[in-house]
Amino acid sequence: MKKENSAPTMKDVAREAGVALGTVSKVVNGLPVGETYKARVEEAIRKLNYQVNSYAQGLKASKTHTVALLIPNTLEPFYASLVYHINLALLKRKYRMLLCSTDYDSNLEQEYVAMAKQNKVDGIIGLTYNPDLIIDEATPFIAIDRSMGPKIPCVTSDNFAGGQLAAEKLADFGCRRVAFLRWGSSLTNEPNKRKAGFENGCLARGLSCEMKIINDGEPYKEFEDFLTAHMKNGKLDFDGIFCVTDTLAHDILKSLEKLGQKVPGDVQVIGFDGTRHFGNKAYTCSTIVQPVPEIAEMCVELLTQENMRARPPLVCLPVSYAYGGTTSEGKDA
Amino acid sequence: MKKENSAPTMKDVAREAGVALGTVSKVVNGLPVGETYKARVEEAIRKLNYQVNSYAQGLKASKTHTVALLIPNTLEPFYASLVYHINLALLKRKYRMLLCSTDYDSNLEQEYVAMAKQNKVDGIIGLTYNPDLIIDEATPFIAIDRSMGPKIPCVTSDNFAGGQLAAEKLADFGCRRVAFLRWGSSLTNEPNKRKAGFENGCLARGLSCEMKIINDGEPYKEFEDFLTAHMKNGKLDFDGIFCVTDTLAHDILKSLEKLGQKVPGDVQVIGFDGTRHFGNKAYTCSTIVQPVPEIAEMCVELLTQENMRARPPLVCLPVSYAYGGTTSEGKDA
DNA sequence: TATATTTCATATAACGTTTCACACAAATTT
DNA sequence: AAATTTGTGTGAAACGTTATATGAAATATA
Repeated sequence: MKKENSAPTMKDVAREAGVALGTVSKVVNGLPVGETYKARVEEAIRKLNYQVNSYAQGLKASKTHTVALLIPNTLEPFYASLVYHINLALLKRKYRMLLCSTDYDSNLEQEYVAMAKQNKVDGIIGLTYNPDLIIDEATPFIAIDRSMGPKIPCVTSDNFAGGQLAAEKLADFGCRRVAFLRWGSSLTNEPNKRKAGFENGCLARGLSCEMKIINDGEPYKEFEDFLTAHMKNGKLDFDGIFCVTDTLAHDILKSLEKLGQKVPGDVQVIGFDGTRHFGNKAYTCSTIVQPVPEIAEMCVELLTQENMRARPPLVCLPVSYAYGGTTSEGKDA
Repeated sequence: MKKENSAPTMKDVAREAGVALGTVSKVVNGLPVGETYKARVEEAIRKLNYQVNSYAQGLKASKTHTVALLIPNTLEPFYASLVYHINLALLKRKYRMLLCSTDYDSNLEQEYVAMAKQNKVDGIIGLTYNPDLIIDEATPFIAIDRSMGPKIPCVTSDNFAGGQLAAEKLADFGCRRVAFLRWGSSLTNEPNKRKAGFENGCLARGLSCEMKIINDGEPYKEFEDFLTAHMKNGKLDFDGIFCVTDTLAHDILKSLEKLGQKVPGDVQVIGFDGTRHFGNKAYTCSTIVQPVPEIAEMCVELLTQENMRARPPLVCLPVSYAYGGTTSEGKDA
């Protein structure tokens, strides 16, 4: 007699269907089984409402159908969006997600990697900042926005092209003297290429361009001081600003308002990310849009695909420009 | 000889320390073990860098140290914030989080509950919308913002008090004719009490108050039409608006701008949630702040506490008011 | 001193899967 | 018609834990 309260096991299904344990396992895992047997087992599964115990499965087999996602937090819109779309992509493949919010903490990142290994996750997707992160070869790892060696695929937007695009758009919309604003990162990650792309674009279109990179201090204040220093007779030195992220762009917009600068009349602003924060509403600033759904899909696909051998070391996905009210859209200067 | 690539097991530790398997288990689980033995085992654990296999653990024991979080998405700031703080609270207790993004889909919610059960999670925290959600008694469940019966604790902000507070603040800041805006929800959940609280507050302070509740259609457009209908000679009928969420408040602010209304000069706006979207920057609208860290902590505490017996059916946590530029802060009207 | 009690490490049996050698029957070959 | 191959369901072993019964010391009781 079966205990009342416990979930049915394969053994129960086998008894109900009058077949062997191994046969049930095969049916559950989609391995070849004779038609009659298969039908009997499936009937029994339905009748008992059987579900595999993933812990037993994880113990015996190597597959746990679980992926760990390492991400600094879920608050920043870009990260939140990644979490959302990666979750979706995993769901589609019946994978589960173990969320590891790292808060940019190197130790925590490393701990989570250990934990992921201990938990025998099938793989890890990580947007990490620990330059010395040790990942054991056994657990597949997909990096986002950071190249971690030839064996570890990195999925990212085409940041260089994004920078170029921003320069081109500003040029198209009549800017002549532009600035690039970003906060520092000692880490050599992919998003850093936005600067090079922007420089390249400015050069190609003959824009004069000033770079301002904050490494420490209060970024918000530092940038405001920078802008203030570039005011001449109540007018800003620049007619276009490219911000490394939308988050920064929103800060800058506030500073510009304080300084009495009209956007996009006096100065145009382009951000980067294109994550809409409030429902599916319009963009709140003109921006270079990262293809987050595609990035998510690619990460999950690389992690779950059959052939893990020949994985590309770097996957760059195309970005696009979106209007969000802070550019003048072709009204010539 | 041990296989090169596989992680050390308890058996390895036992051999290394020269003790029995069960002894290692006791040390790992903090059960009483003689001092000398304990020291030997701990030394071996360190030497081999042993970590328990949580799948074996989950199979045998009932504790999996994993909690499932059911939440509509990770994009809405309030949800993103909940995910973040619940993750933190779980981390503190060395629990893991299985993230289940439901997209308001009733079937998906039910599926995730089944999956959580199958995965033997220690408990579920759920902000769900399926009115018929079936949760089996065996898996502890903590509901956020929705009362699901006496046996299931519900953690929420004091929504009624929040509504009252909004009314009081608007009254304090000189408003006389105010409106409450919200979209419909057939579900009787806790946030619905914001309306009653606001009505109550308006009554107490003698504010005339109009309720506008959208049930279907495009909310953004519906509300704009509502506001437009209340324009008289280029002036809005109201001098104060309470929006059921900050997200809505931001929409309304845009509509007001379109209608040429100055905020907070012509009309003051208060939202609800108080989740800062961009880093830790200032609030972007005046709002009633939900104590998200405390809500998260309470959910996790209720789920992980020793004594699961006498759990409160409803926990209401206090809200507060925060200035965000869309109210006139005591400059009397 | 002999017996009863306590203490505590040990060994063994689950937990619910997957895997794999095995057996048995049917189909094919010689 | 006998021998071989092929196909396919079976049942036991193993995965790494935890829990429980066991038994050997050590201590207390008579």
